[in-house]
Amino acid sequence: MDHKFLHGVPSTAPVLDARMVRTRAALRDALLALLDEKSFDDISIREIAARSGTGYATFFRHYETKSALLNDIAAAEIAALIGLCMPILWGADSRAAARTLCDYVESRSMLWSALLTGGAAGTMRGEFIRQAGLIPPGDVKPDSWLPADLRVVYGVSATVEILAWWLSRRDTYSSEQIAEILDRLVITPSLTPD
Amino acid sequence: MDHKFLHGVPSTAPVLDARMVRTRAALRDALLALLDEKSFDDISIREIAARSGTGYATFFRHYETKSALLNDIAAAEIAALIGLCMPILWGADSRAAARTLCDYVESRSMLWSALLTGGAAGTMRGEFIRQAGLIPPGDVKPDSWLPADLRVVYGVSATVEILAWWLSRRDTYSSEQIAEILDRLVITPSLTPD
Amino acid sequence: MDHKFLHGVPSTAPVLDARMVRTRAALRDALLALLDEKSFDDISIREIAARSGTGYATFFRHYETKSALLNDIAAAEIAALIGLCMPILWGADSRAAARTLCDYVESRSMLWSALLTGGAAGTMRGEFIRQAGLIPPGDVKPDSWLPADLRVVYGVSATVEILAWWLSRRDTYSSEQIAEILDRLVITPSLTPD
Amino acid sequence: MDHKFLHGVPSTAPVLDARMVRTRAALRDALLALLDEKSFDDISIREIAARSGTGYATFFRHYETKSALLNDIAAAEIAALIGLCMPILWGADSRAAARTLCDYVESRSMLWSALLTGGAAGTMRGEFIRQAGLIPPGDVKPDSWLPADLRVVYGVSATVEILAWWLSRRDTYSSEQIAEILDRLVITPSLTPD
DNA sequence: CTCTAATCGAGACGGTACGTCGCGTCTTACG
DNA sequence: CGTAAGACGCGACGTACCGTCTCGATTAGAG
Repeated sequence: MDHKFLHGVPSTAPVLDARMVRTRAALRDALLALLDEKSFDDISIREIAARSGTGYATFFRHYETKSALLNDIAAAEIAALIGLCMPILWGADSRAAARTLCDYVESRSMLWSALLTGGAAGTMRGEFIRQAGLIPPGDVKPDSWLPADLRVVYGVSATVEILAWWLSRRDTYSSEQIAEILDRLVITPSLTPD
Repeated sequence: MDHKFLHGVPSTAPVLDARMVRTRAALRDALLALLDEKSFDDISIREIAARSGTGYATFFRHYETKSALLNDIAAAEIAALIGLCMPILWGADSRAAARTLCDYVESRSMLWSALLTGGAAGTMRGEFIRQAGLIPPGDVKPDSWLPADLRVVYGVSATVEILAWWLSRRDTYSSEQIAEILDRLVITPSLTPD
Repeated sequence: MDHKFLHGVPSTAPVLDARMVRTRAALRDALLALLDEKSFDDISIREIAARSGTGYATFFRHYETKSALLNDIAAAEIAALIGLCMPILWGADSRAAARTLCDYVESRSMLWSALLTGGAAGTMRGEFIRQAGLIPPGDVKPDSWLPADLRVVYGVSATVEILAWWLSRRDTYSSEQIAEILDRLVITPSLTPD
Repeated sequence: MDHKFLHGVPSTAPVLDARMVRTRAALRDALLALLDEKSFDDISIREIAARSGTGYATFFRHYETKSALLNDIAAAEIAALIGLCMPILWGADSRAAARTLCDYVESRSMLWSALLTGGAAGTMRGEFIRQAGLIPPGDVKPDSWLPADLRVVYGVSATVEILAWWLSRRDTYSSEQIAEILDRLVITPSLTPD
């Protein structure tokens, strides 16, 4: 069985063959390169394989789906982002958290542009919601006017939407301006108690 | 040329052949019927044609794309929704506008579930934004902290997101609850002046 | 359903689309051309499609299998051969029948070389046996020392074998010599009564 | 180089490692077991390796081809058969030779069924012809009406054909009946002088 | 009774053909 | 003579098997 260790928690990764590491990296890089050129939906698995210099069938030895590959890329990036912002948010400084988030995205704007554009956004958002849902809920009252799971879905969707809009208008707005918008439009309203 | 009248504004539609009217209605009904069964992406043009009782090639005589057909359906529905809500919103009663919107969606929940689920949501949102962008901007100051086009994109996206979340949890929340959420989370924050 | 009329009796062919006639002819010609170059097993469906100038998927619109295409070619050829030989054989002149058979094969030796060489021979023999089995059994006693179906299988197999051997040694033996061998080795022994 | 001793004459085999002997036996047994279940062509090398309990690559350490493995099995069996029949045939008792042959085949009918059915028959016949061709030609006149190499090809092919037909109709005809058929149909005609 | 090299299992890899599907175009036959 | 049916070229899909290759981990047989 080829996919034995594909879907487990990466931290327990039981010594992957060096070739597999190389191949996966090649696949990831190829997808990112292609995302700079065209939308996710317009990229075929054949193209990714060709670009990565691996065989077509090899793709399926590592990922079940085009989206699965994207997820692999996205998961790490999203985890980094969340790890960066949440501590600040827990410190109750929502504006600083928003600022940190925007700065991070701006510093890797090429990547995030690719990830939030085209058909990739859906997968990204899904992974985003998944990771956000895993965050311990803090001291929010359970029966708030805003259901907890909607808070997550809404927060992620609105954030992603605003970032996508920002990234599509490169160099028009500063990280600071977007952070303010994000804070006033998304974070503060969704944290307001009854 | 076959597609003479496909892409004009429907209001100026220069006398549609009765057969074309019938065929288009059949295609629309077929798509809606299929949307009750499976996601938009999983529906093929061949299926729509077969279900509608028309020939496969006939589809292309009326619509360039599967999305174009969906748009045809969505446009009318969205226009109705906007026509319903905006007057109230201009009357500055945002809560009442939200309530009207939610009631309308609830009254046609099957249709809206189909439209906001699966791959259809993207097309829907696009048409929504298009129509929302056509609304005269009112007396909003141009250099607000919130750029006008982002206000539209954000308002539509957030609304669509919340509605989709609501519709996917049928019978858990009342129209009134969602209206409150919508008002507090989306409308009020985005209308707050500096 | 595409294959509606693929497997019926060709004589009742219910008006085939002119394009289908053209496409099938192209496929048949392509296979024959390729059989001149390499063995049947070494020819891929992709090759046949490419050579014939048709699309790959189009092949399957006409034939379920590579062998089915070969059968289409073989059936007509075999029918002609049987139609030629059997009357003479029923006239009890086995040597003349053998001679007619060998002459016919020699006159189309390129085609028959292709058909009896490589993996094609198996399909050929199958169709040959099928058609030979349909011939009314004549006045042979049912409980002969030689079972009727074995007579058919053996007669065809031995004949095919000898012809294949002959065709692979082009220009070494005359049609007349092979006819004598065929008569003495196959026909006469299998017609000998108890 | 791995294949050092694969293709030499086995009699000179320079001390095979005990492991190699075991592995080859396992491969042979696996193929035979699979031949009881499905046709030779439908058996993949991967299947043979899995069934034999050896690694996939190990197959290629011992045999270049699926057919090569089959040949290995067939060669011994055919040699035994020939060793049994030829002495009797040289004693000019063709009927007894035929009888011996049929009895031997019947006593190992499972094996021979497998060998003469499916795609294996071609390889079998090839090896059969090869070994039969090595037999010293006896006192047959060179310029007989029947060329010597055709006599071999024909004799083997016809015999194989009749045996295959027999084995596919298990328990319908006795070894004695088939021996008579074989004698009258194949051996006697091909030994008749001018 | 070691030690060293052959042999093994496992399976990743680049290829390539398979048969299916949906696309959008273009040809046909029929009413 | 226009229109509905559907054949067509195209190309991606995911699967299977090919034969090659690189790994350790046994495990035999020579010393």
